[in-house]
Amino acid sequence: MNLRQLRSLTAILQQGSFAAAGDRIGLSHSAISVQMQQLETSLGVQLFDRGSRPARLTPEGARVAGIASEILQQLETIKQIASGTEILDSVAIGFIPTTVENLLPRVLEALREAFPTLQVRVKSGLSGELAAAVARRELDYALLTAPVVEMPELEITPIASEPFVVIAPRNSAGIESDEELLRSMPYIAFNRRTWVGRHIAARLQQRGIHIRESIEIDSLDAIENLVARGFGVAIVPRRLHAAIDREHIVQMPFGSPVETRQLALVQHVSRPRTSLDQAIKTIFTALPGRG
Amino acid sequence: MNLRQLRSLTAILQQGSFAAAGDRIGLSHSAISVQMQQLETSLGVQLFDRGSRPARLTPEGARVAGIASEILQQLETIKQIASGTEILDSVAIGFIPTTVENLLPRVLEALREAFPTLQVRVKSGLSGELAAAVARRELDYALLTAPVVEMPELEITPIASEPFVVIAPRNSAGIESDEELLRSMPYIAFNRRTWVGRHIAARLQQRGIHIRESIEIDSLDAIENLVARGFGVAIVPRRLHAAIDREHIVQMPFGSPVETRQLALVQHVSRPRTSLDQAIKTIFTALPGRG
DNA sequence: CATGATATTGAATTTATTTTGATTTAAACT
DNA sequence: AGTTTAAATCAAAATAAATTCAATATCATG
Repeated sequence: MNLRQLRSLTAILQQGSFAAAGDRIGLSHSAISVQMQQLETSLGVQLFDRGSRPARLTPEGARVAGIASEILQQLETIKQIASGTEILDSVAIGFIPTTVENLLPRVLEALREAFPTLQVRVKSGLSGELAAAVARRELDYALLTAPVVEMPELEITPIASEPFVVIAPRNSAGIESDEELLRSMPYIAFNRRTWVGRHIAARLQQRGIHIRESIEIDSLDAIENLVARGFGVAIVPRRLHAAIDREHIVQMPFGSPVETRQLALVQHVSRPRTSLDQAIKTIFTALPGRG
Repeated sequence: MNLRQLRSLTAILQQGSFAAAGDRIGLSHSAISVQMQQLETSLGVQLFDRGSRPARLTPEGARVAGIASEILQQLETIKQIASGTEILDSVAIGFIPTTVENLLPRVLEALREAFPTLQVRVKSGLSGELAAAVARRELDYALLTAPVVEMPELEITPIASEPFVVIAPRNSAGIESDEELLRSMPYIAFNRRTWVGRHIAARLQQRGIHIRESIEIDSLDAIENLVARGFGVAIVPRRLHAAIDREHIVQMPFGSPVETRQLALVQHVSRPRTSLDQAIKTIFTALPGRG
């Protein structure tokens, strides 16, 4: 498999025949034919249906051709980087799950306003995974909770600090201390594999609070829902732009001084400093303000 | 520029030196050296800083190397398609702007639940643009309003039908007909370049309703906001999963029978029928039900 | 400033790609 | 049907490219 073959393949996709593709990219018809045979043998799959006179792409062939043209587009990007005339037309951004529901739509909308043609790739995952993906350059940016493993190639911009709150059903109103509240009912835990889950568990242990654990879930929305229905108490970060169901839920700070989690934007140190980069940082740093 | 050069470049990125990269991919040190020189000449840019002994990537070099490794990943995808063991790890989905705020987060969340590692690319644009992108295979799916130009390569699945409603400030309550309501106040128009905007304008003209136009905006949220504050009346699609501000806004159907817009999911006919494809269709077709 | 690791250079060798021209096959036309 | 036209394939020769080898130059470290 090589680039010439892929170039020819996309030319065929666009022009409709081997001959026309050859004319377009300045090769003989047979060169194209040979290339496609080589490609087929190297991949071990039939790319064309030859029982038809302009040979037709098989479904596999069409898909391979589609990816081939994406590759050629990336090649163009490389050339643009080299010539310094780079046009940024896509970004890949990672979000931790707890931010997908509230923060992500705001970011997308703000980006669309500033760069209507921009294509955005979104990946959600735990902070550690996202940080690794940024380091590997699979993602351009990631919004995650701050205490990331030390990685010199990551640049970290703090975005917001979300306090942890103890939430309980309305009928528990009147209880004064967070500790008392936590002991008063079964405890609904957040997935311990996440930073938030571990952090909360550690603090509870440090403070010697033994909770009655009933369930462990990994969705903050689900937790708040259960609390609102009176199933128990929970500790959750008070998320930016997320409205809490004040009708059924009471909340109080967890700990004193109150525990918090830091939301931060990470990017690779070698990211280019373009207007897009500026805009993205502005959008993210403006997030807390709007709420 | 060719694939071997890109392969070597990413090996250097990962291994840290020409020599180590050569060892890793089974080439001599000098082959790597020559390749990188060729790459630099063909691109016309300095990829390495040679004034250092394991030669160091320049910022441009690092970015090119990053894209190179993406290309190699795509090559892997091609091989997987060929061998029939394809692992779908990313999809590109287009959304029209009016669905970004309400439908997109639901889709993302459902996708994450079903495929936690899936990477999603999101593009927003007008229906026509999105349809063209799907036809060009730049997008795998697009959620758009239905009357798309005829394209035989597009497969269209209806998702939902959103009725158009006339909305007005609460204090207009009591007016019986949509026409009367529209004449009673200044009219806030939706961007005429979009299908929705044109459709509404056409129907108004057909029915001989001459409205007092005050402003033209292209955000449905902004329009509803202005109406809630008493600036005028407007015609908008009643969007799936979007709550309307019933405290400040009254609504009534537009036209009789009521005008609607069709939301549809389009995909390329040659998309593979995988479990991911199934899941995506299920997620989209389930959207109306949940509201 | 010596030593070892690292990168470059040029000639020889090996490998790959393209062209040419003859041949086969499918589609279109009469 | 039979003929024409456009497409794709095949095999051999010609061309172009990539890799290795061995020698040389350069940096980094103690």
